[in-house]
Amino acid sequence: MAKRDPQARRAAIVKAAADLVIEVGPERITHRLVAERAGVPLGSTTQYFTSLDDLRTQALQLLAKEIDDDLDAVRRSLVASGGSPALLVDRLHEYLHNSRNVAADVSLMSAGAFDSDLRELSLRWQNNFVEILNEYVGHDSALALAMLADGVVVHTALHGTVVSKDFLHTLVAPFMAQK
Amino acid sequence: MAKRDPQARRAAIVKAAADLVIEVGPERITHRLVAERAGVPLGSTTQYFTSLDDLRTQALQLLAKEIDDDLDAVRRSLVASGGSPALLVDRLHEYLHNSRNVAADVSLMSAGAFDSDLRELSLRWQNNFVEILNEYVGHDSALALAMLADGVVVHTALHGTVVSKDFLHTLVAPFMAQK
Amino acid sequence: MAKRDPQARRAAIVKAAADLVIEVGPERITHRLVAERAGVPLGSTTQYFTSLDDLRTQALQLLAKEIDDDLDAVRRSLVASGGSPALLVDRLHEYLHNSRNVAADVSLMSAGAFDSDLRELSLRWQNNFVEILNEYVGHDSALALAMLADGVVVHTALHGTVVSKDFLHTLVAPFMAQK
Amino acid sequence: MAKRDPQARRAAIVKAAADLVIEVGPERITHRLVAERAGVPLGSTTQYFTSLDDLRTQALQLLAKEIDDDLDAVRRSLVASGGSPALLVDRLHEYLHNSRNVAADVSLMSAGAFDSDLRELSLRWQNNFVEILNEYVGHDSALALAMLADGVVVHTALHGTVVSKDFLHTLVAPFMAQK
DNA sequence: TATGAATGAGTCTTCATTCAT
DNA sequence: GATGAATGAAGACTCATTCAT
Repeated sequence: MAKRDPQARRAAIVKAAADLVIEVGPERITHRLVAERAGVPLGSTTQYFTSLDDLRTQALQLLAKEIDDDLDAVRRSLVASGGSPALLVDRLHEYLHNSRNVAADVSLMSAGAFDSDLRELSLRWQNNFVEILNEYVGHDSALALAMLADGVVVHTALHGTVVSKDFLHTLVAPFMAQK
Repeated sequence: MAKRDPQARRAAIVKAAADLVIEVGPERITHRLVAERAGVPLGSTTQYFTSLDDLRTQALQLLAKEIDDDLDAVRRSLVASGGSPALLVDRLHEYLHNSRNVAADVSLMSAGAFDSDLRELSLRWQNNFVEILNEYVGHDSALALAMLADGVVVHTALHGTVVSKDFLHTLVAPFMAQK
Repeated sequence: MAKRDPQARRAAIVKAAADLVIEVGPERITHRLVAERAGVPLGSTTQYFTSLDDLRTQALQLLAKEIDDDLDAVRRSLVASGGSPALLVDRLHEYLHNSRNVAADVSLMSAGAFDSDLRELSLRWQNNFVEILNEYVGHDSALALAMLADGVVVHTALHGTVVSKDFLHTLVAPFMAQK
Repeated sequence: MAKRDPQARRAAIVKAAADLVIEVGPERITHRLVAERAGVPLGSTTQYFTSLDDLRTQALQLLAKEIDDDLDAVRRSLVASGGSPALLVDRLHEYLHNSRNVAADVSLMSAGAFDSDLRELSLRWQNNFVEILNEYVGHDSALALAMLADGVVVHTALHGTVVSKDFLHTLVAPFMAQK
């Protein structure tokens, strides 16, 4: 791990913490676990973060950011297609196949559910999703789609399998009638 | 607490653990916390359970059972009404207003998401829900409604507010076209 | 160390902590040091005390109590003699020869000097001393004698030797003119 | 802080350390605390001192020197007045009102009490005081006055208030009968 | 020379778990 | 069977100290 490069080291630690959050859940990370995963000495994990809570929060922020980026792809896709349901289904399907996304979503959900300080963070992707969809469908439909997405993500996380595109279409179609 | 009634004492401990799971999350309970809440000596919390994990699992099982019972009311309601969407919306609305239900659902989700041993438990209510609905709508619609319910529950947990009945109707209607 | 006798064990820990306070100073005790000295496992030193600060405070309280007891002997001595300076000198001399007393006094002083929560504790013996003397001399003289005593104690602690009885008499005499 | 003046930087660090010793006690200073207070980078606090102990010792030496300087004023005052008790009382009163002096004295006392390496340092002001007074009163009286001064200082530190000049006079007078 | 990144020893503290009573 | 004392493993966190840059 890049010595004498605080920027990189710090990022590596946050990355390792995020990976672990996804694997074992936000509540189960420890400094030792993160240090080992990041390949840095224990002391480094306390050097850059005021507390484990702080480190956890930053890990969750990284995950939220990754989701944001993925969502941006959805946005661009929708813009390019003029809001086609098929395109949304494609993107959603793709999104669900990335298990990191799914686990990240669930991590943010459960973190936000029991820690009000993290609530805003865990609502970010929903809000963004609603905002994006609002360009093409009414607000209620946008919200409905966001909730649907949440439900599908949870389902995916718990079942470990992704539903079919056809099924996704069934899900999404009723709320994608043009504005 | 019921000094000479092991059965009752055991139940009181599981109840206390379940309450705490809902409040602080499944990962944050401790023997001491549970003992204090249940009003029993520390030793009692280890007497009846092989480990803290065991106690947590039983607490989650209690929560799952409570949800089952609530779901049974939904079932009866649907049976009585012959599968009316309005009735489902009413029940759902009621369900969401019970914050214990919402927190219990989320607890089960996050527990199941990171512990495969608990996955079955956290899928139980969905499966039951699907089964119930399957009497009135096709399987896909039933699954869609279950996912929708999950999404609404998560939304409720994170926002701390319940959506309107009207909105719930918008959500549910497309999938409640008679079989 | 008496197993299964919390009272005794707790007392043994406080005693060990007090001994160490005297040896290394109030700021340098650690749980490990105390555990080793008391001959108990590390966990026992945290079992009975909410924090190291708590343990330190209780150790200082023990020392203060010991001094109180010694002071009581002085009181009885003065009462018996009707407030004779010679008797006071004798007792003071004796007191100073007990290096535990001296070190305890200094520990209380330095603890109180930098921690306002402990100030009252470190003033206790002075207040008691003044109260005792006030039976025989005016308040100003009593206070003067108390300050003198403090000064002699500090001197003894730093020099490691006790001044002569004659010198003590020189010190004390001017303030022992009968009330 | 004086980037290109090692001499000044070193002095600034010792000064900051001395200030902190007075505030939190000799045992509670850290490199980080001192660096922040002095406005210098962490590395500077280890650059000029072989260890934290070394830095602490130098801080205490600075405090001792400050007291020496104050004592010199007392000396000059006594010389000018030919050893008048009133003058000594005035100076003592002044000295006690300077809370830095009081805290410095107490710091030196408690440092010396538990670290024999520092004992000489903490005895310096007493020895000087005795030497000064010895010009005007016998050795025993000088020593008595020094002890009295110590006692008053401790009293001041713990009570946070300074006794009246009148009381100081009562204290000092018996030992200021001309040689 | 000056700096602050890096490290790991050591601290306090919590707590699951065991087990004597 | 019931209790809470006992223990030690493990965790978060601090910081003196070293040393690359």
